[in-house]
Amino acid sequence: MTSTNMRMKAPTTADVAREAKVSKAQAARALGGYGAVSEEVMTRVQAAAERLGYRPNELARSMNTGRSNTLGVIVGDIENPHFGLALRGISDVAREAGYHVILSNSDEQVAIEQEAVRVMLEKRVDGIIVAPCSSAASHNPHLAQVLAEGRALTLFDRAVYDMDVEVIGVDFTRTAQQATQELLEAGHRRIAYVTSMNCAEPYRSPEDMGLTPVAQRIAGMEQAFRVAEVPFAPTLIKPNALDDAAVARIVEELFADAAPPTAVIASDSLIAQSLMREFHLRGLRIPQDLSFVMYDNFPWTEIVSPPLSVIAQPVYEMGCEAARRIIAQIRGQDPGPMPAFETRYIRRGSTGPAPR
Amino acid sequence: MTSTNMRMKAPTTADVAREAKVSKAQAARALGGYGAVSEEVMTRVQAAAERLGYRPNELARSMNTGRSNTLGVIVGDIENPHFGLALRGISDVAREAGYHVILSNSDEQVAIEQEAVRVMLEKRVDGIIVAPCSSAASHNPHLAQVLAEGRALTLFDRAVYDMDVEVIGVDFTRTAQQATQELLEAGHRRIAYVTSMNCAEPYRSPEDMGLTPVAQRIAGMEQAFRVAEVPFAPTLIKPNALDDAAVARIVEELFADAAPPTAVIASDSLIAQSLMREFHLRGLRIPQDLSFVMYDNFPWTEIVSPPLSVIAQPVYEMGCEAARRIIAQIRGQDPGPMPAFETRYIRRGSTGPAPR
DNA sequence: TTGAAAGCGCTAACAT
DNA sequence: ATGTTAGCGCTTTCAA
Repeated sequence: MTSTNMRMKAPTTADVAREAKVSKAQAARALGGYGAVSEEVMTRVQAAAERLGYRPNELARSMNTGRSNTLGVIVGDIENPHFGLALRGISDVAREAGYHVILSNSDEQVAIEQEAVRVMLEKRVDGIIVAPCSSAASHNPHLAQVLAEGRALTLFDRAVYDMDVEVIGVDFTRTAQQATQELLEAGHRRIAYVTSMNCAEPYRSPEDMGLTPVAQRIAGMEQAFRVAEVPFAPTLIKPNALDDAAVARIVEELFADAAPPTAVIASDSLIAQSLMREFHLRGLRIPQDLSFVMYDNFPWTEIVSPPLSVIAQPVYEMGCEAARRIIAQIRGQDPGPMPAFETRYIRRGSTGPAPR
Repeated sequence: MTSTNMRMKAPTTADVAREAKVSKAQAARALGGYGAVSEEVMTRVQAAAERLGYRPNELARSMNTGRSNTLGVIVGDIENPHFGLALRGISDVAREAGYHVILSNSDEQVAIEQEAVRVMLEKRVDGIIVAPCSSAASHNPHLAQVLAEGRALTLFDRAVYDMDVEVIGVDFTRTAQQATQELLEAGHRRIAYVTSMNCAEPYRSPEDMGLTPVAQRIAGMEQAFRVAEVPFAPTLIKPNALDDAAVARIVEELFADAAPPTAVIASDSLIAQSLMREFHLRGLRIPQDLSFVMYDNFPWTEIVSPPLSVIAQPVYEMGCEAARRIIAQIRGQDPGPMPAFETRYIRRGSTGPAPR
């Protein structure tokens, strides 16, 4: 900043070239780190660049290389620590590899997701990582478009019906079954599952849920019921828990029933918090009156009282892997085999025997 | 996608122009929505674009307009819900205004922050919102650089010494004083404050903390002590609580003392969780043995037991305002007066009378 | 209203 | 190793 010229425009390779008394091309080579440059010229150019306060224009660079070194990430809700953690993994790996991250929030709305994809494509991102909206029904031409335009695509958490792309996710079936089995063994017969997934109500069968983790979770539950030879009640599967009001309505429905649930499973931490507030309002004690399980093992679940039984998944590592794989894909390298992400059920104080 | 050509390259304005039988310039005008275009030509061009699956190249566009319609956001830790919420506010407003968000995580390290700024400047972002690293000492040439290159800059949460830029933040002094006063009135005499801020130990005076919220919080505490005419112990101010290990060390120090604290205030939710785990390990009951207050009012603080007394700040709204103001700044509009963000102390179950 | 042509700042191909 | 000359896909003069 010592000797910045009064000129308003930022110095370009041409300016540096003039200052260093070399050709524009040679200056560009030195600055861009490509081609052959003599040591002599290299130092002269660097000194000139320093003097002028030159800063490369990534836009111009991207324009003729075709690569922007940018990843687009579209998540349902940045506010949700689940995505916060995933994002952290993605951005750590991306930064390490020299990629930048453009972020978009879909609010779980397909229209916004589509718009975000469009914008990212126009910005010429090299690849997009998306946690697609959890609407089971719709097809996804906007995602197909990403591939059609030769950009890399990786799905996070959720697969979609109509395409064959890599998905970073875990298989919840086994762990969901295990958790349910433990609840069944503790005498629970009516176990509810509350999810934010958009879905026509009432829920009927896992197919309503598409290829989502939610479907796996329910499938695991059903399996446990089948094994235990206990009839499974689909009416206790409650989708559309999009906000506090929706959760309130769901709890209302659940406990208006002649045979209310004795155990409730929350699909994510936001829903869990909302549910617990409702339970508290109704004076339901955990685990005496109601057993409670939530997905995702966040630190606060250990310090609440009773500490929450949770189903843990390695969200940060999954974020890292998502970034690692899409970057490999972009570079045309082999991403290697997909690691098996482990989920596990951690029994803590929020689950207990069913009330008599 | 019905009639995509086999050509590998994406269609450009030139292709559309040829297809629509107009000049390149005219096609570009129609597509870009600028200049004068007859209705006749407009429809022909749009039809042609549709047929070809044309998609504007934002990079090229940015290159000659100089505006990229992009905001850079640098936060200390995306994983921290505080920033998650702020980010949500920023991205909601940005999207609404047609801006994209590039995200970077500084990990609270100045070197990474500087690198992030450099990269964003090279990407020609229109403005940068940064929650500067909480190192009180250092000057910030990299931030000054942002202004020097004519880009907008807004600080979030923290101000910096050596420059005059807008800061989105709250004044904690009053609320910190109020909370402290209540603790003093409840008989507490030794009140500790634990923060992740980088700072030479031991802490001596608020000046060590620079223009940060941390300084305000401590100043508020000191004020309350002064008013109550109780001597204030600087040794109970504990900076550098960067991770679980650091928190463990701090708790160790705090309770190795002959006169341990009877109340502890956590600077953020991550530290709070870490602290509570340590307290639990030591068998310290809250609030019987120890009163506890944390900054930020997150939903889970209501459902832990006892529910936590917190100091609330409108993080989401602050994120929105940060985006709103920097966009106004970019557009050369008047951002209007800075709203007064309110903080308040919410007394819940984690605070009580000091143990005898 | 339209078109031709000149850039934006860089990389890439081709000389030398 | 260096210089010359084209572009990349768009916006922007400047004429017509």
